[in-house]
Amino acid sequence: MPTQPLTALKPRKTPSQSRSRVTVDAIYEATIQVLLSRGMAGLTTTGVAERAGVSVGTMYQYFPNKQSLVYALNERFLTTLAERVEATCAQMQGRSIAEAAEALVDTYWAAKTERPELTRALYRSVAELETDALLRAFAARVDKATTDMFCRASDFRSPDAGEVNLLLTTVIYGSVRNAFERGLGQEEIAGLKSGLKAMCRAYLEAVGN
Amino acid sequence: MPTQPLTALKPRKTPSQSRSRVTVDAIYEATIQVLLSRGMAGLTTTGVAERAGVSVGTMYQYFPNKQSLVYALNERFLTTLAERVEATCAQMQGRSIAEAAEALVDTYWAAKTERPELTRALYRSVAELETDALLRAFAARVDKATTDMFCRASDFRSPDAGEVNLLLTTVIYGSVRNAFERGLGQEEIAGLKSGLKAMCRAYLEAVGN
Amino acid sequence: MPTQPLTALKPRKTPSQSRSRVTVDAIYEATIQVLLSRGMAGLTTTGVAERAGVSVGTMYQYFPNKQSLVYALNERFLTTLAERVEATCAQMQGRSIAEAAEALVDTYWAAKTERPELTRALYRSVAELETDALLRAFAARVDKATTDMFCRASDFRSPDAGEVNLLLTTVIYGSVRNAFERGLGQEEIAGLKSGLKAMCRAYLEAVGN
Amino acid sequence: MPTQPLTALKPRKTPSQSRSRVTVDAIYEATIQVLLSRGMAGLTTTGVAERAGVSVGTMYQYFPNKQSLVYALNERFLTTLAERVEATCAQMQGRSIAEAAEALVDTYWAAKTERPELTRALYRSVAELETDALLRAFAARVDKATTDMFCRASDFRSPDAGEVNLLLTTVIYGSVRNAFERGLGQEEIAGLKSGLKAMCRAYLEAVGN
DNA sequence: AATGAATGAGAGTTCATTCAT
DNA sequence: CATGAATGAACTCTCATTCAT
Repeated sequence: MPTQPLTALKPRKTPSQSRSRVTVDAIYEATIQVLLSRGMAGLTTTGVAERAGVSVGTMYQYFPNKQSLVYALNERFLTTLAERVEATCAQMQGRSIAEAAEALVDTYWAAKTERPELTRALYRSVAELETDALLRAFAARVDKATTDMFCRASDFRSPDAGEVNLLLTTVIYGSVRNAFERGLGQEEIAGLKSGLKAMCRAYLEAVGN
Repeated sequence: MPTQPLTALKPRKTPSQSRSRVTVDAIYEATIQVLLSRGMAGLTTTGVAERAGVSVGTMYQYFPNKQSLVYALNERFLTTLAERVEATCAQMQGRSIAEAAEALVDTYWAAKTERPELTRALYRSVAELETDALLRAFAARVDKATTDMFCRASDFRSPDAGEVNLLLTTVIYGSVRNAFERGLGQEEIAGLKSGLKAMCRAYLEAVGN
Repeated sequence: MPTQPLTALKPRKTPSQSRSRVTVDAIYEATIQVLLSRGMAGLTTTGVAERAGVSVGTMYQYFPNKQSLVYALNERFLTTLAERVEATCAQMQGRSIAEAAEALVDTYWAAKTERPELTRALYRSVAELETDALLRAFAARVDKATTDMFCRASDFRSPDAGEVNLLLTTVIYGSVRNAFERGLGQEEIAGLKSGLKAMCRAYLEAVGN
Repeated sequence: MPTQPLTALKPRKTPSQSRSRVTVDAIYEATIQVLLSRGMAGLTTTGVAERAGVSVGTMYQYFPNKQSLVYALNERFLTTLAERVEATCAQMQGRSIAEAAEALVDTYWAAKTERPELTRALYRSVAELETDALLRAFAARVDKATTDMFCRASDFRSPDAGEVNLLLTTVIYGSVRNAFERGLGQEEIAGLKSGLKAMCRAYLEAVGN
């Protein structure tokens, strides 16, 4: 898989005029629609343009290639997610680690659950993209926020904040994803979520926090 | 995403003759090679046939279409994985839940780590396939085994084995996948694995097992 | 190749105002720049407009279509070339045919060599254009001048001036072009030029001039 | 203009089977037809395939891209031309330089005039191709043959055969091309040809051959 | 008069699949 | 049975040209 230069995935022009803004938003939304209705394999440039009500040419003025469409979607989604996590982290400053962890579970879960179909589609879309860099950047950003939160927790005394952070975030993010992949009902989801929190709590108590 | 009839993904004939067996195996291996070297997008039928040293026509004798190649790969991999998990479950009969959980972590982790690149490739390949049914079948099979194991654990007293099982397996499988997605070093992986075990243990103790 | 009406290749308006003149000149120059840097295939209307620092719309005010850009370039170049040849012809009135021929070699060669890259680019551009009419007009104009010059040469006694003219000009123009197509060094070029002159002289002497 | 690797212009497979041979020949001929009827700009891959009576896919099995079609045409033509020149050179061994030069004029002229429209089309096609290498190779090959011929001429005494060769070939090849570009009648062509020969003869006599 | 966003026909190219040999 | 040449629908992307602002 040849690695593409990142620039090739970035939108071509930042829409400053209002007309452009509308166009770009329409394309974003159309990409989501097509992704949901026809899946990643059925996502064609003409299909997206048609759904967006613009010509292919117009679309290509804002997105240099097909990949950039999905890339932009992921970028948007991840940015929002990161902001939410950061907000939670800021809010949880000085609380106990357990409380912080539980809040993280809630925030992450909520963000992913808001548009479950989109979440699922994006999870899948990632597989075909050169999104490694994007994901890594996102992970770094979020890790920084959560590590900070854990460090400044009222009861923090672990020698290595990074280790705690890695464990908790891996378990939380991974569990959320896996929960998504099983087709679970409301009740099961609720049980899973509280179970996950309980696990985090129990672990932190056990290691002395 | 139009759902395809499952039969279209199954190999066309079960190779009984030894020559066929060799051919099919070559195709399997070639699919893996191409998947690893060129990624899912670079996986072409002619490419696989070439690598396998057979003609496209011959390949189509055994695999009805392109998807079936990757489908078969996943099926093989998941079957092996299921067998391993079942073996572990059988072996852990009568031990404590915590021990069982830890053994599950070890088995699952080991299976996924054996050919990390292939694991990664298959994780990704799933996104583009109609593998939901396959995955569900795998999940059901494995869940049965683990639930059984937990039920018959020496210290089992939870009213709902399914709930415990869902939580533990979701956390374990999810964490492993997430660990895979971060590019971690040996040391971090080791820490993560023992941390995951500790979490399971702590949780089980906390809920009275 | 459908023949286009010649009018479609002419600049739309003769720029009388000074601002327009500047704009048109900028476009001319930009066309050259792009032609040299990206070749005929890389010559796009937006590319030229950008380089010229004007909008596509403005460009289309002065040039009705893409072809007209290159057409105009050729026209300019050929006009200048014709003027130079005419000047030489005027200057050589009354001299011997051999001297006239040599002067023609010098003038033509110098004109083509002044901006060799541009010459090369224009030679190539012609292939893709409906420039036959333009070239014919140029040829007629120049032939008239040179035929005149030969007719009025001090030692002219050939029965058919047109024939002599056709031979000499064909050989001269053709040789210059061919010399351009081989990638020759300074020394070879000098040798070629003096050789060409010698040929003309020898021929004229041999036929009695 | 980025230089392309030469390999990209070479036919993909050498047709060994007779069916393939027919196909490839049909494509060659179709390329010529389209080139003549619609010009270089009107040469499309689908157009050629259609004219050849094959599918685009088939065409792409033998020619890796559009350029390679025209490239192959030029290659064929130039090879034939080179062979003819070489044959003439072999035949003219030991004759006088003047006779050799005249024979060269005849051969070259005849080869170019055989299919005048094709010659014209190929002259033009060259402009848009990365044929520099091809042309250089052809020039080197032909120059070698003609230089040899001149060296071994019965009356050869010039100190530098290369110089004589360069002059004569440049004048001959250039004149032929220029003659092609003017739309000349039979009579003028005949006059031009004999004039060109006379020039060569006169020159050689003048310099002592 | 100038702008440049929008257009969309149409280009080149790929590749899963078939079927005559 | 095996082969691999042939197919052609479908895809991505370009760019000359227009016209509302």
